[in-house]
Amino acid sequence: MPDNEIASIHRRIIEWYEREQRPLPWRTPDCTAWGVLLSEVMAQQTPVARVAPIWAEWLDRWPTPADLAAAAPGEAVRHWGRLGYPRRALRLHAAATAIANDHDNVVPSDPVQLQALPGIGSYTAAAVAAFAYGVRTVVVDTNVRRVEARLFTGDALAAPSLTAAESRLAATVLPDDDTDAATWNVAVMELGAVVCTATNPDCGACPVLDSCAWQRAGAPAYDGPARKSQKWAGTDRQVRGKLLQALRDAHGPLPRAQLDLVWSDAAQRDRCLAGLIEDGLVEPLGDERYALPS
DNA sequence: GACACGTGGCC
DNA sequence: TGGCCAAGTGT
Repeated sequence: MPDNEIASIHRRIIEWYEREQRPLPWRTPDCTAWGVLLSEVMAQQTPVARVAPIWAEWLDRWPTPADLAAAAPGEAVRHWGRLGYPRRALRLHAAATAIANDHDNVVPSDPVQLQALPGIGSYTAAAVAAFAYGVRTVVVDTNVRRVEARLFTGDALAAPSLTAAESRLAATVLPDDDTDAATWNVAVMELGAVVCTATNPDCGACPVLDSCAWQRAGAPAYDGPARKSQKWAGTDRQVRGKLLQALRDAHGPLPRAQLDLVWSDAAQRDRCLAGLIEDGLVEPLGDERYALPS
């Protein structure tokens, strides 16, 4: 693709973003890097609409990493509520502790330092550096992968997991200018989130429709490897969720007999409780009672 | 690279 | 109705 067309795509997507972006609370100028970090971890595999209220509550309760670090990890798990994947709450607590102890309570701006923190992988490290500090870095999430697969490659959807080719492509199309790169990163994600969606994309609202390789190819259906669907009913994940929900809802330790009520299959229940303890999400008190970690 | 890991909304 | 999907990470 010629340089001038790339430049045109940059301009149209950035202008679209300036015009159409959703007013998410962590995008306001006064949002701290800690607020950005919280929002990114909470939004991992979780729709932003469900994140917003929990994010506000957390930031109000724990305005800086040191505030969260001073709380019991179980409090983080409790206030995680029903966001899902509660290990994220535990890792956020551990990350806050590391930031408070090793980084003078300041969220790092270096993606390498960020990625060394618990629960922060390659995507989140790049996102925090880019969104909180304006660092020119390649941010690649599921939205970016889908938008770029369609726009530049002509595929209906990205591969099931991030490929080296996708990372290279994302790096290649990142604007050179720091300010443009910063806006581009958030703008492509936003385009994927609200227009170039996985199912039923709103192509009529797309600012780069006439540059879209997928559109030019006649919008063919996805023909890559099948994505395997996640089972839920009856799985350990459901049981773990029920056990943890019981402990969140009880505002103190729970006797074993109480936990036994949440699932009838004793063997599966025991295995899941042991797993939660192993993961540090539940603490056995040694007297047949269990609690969120202190 | 495959797999485990929560939860709820949507069509 | 139920499969699909949502700002992924760690093992």
